[in-house]
Amino acid sequence: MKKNTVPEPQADQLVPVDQQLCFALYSASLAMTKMYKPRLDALGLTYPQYLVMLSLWEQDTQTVSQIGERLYLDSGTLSPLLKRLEAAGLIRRERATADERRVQVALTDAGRALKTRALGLPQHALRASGCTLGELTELTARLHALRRRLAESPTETAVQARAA
Amino acid sequence: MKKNTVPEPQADQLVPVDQQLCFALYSASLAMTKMYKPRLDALGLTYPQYLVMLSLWEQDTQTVSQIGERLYLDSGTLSPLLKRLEAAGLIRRERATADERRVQVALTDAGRALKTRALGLPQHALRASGCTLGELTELTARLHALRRRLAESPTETAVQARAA
DNA sequence: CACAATTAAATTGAACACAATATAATTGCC
DNA sequence: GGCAATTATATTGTGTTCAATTTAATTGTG
Repeated sequence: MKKNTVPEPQADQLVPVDQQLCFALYSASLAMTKMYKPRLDALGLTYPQYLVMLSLWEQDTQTVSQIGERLYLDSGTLSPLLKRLEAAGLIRRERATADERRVQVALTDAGRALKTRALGLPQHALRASGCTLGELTELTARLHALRRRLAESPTETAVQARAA
Repeated sequence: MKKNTVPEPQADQLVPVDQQLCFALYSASLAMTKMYKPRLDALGLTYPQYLVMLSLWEQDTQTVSQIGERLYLDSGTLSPLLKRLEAAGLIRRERATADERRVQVALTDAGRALKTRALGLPQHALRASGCTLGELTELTARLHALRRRLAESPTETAVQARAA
């Protein structure tokens, strides 16, 4: 039969966009953010800001780099985002006294208080995903594994450097 | 044993960010885009621009809406992006004569020629993903199914409208 | 101890995403 | 045919992302 067999992608044939993993990932990620939006609007957070708050609710007082390592985001993204969270009164930013290059990010009372209102979001997401808990857990693990392998993929410059 | 059992998310307990599907999806999607970047740089394309070109290589001459429906993007994203592709000489944009509200997007010779240089990307992505072809196909299908369910999830305003 | 190399954040500039709004063309309905 | 509703695209404003650069502080080495 071999009905739904997908051919190995060749360098001489176009793979339809909706058969490409990158696009499925990209569009699913955007759809997820849109699904969250009305609930996050009610909390006054954007989706990346929500991730930062999640990280701080798990562990209060982290440096910008620590948040970045956990969320895979760099200072170019985090610096302006953290300023907005500070302007919203949810966090405080303070230069560390021991090493003044570091900026310690800590929750304010309002930031801690917001946690309560955010606790229902994962359950809502589970329902919206239409997955069982087991499917969701397995998909999450697979996506983390994929992210790790993609991040380890040699860059163009690394390839060129090795050739030189 | 029940070693790796994940508890149903409760409304009174924090779910760690790295156990949440939304974050796995978000970070994997960003990692995928970063993995593509050096190769797309060589073609002079950004990742969303690449998606538009893929769509046009599959079917030349589409309206802005048709591209948007295929890629799940709206005119706010596509209008400026298409202008950049036009400025790069890869596409032409022309108002349809039959219905002047519509804008027909068509490949130029340069746009068609670029296809050849992009054909190797899916194979490269397959290798970088570290998946077998079967795993990649299944993950792609699951992500499309997830996107569909998330997009069907009732919005906050729809919930409010129904209550009224 | 001087000072080059490294590290941590912030800044800059380009390009998305997307909600909300605006503009212009077309359709439906009397 | 007139005109309100709809449709297609563009524009605006806010907030990411990220590469590249900058600034400031710290570390390592002679």
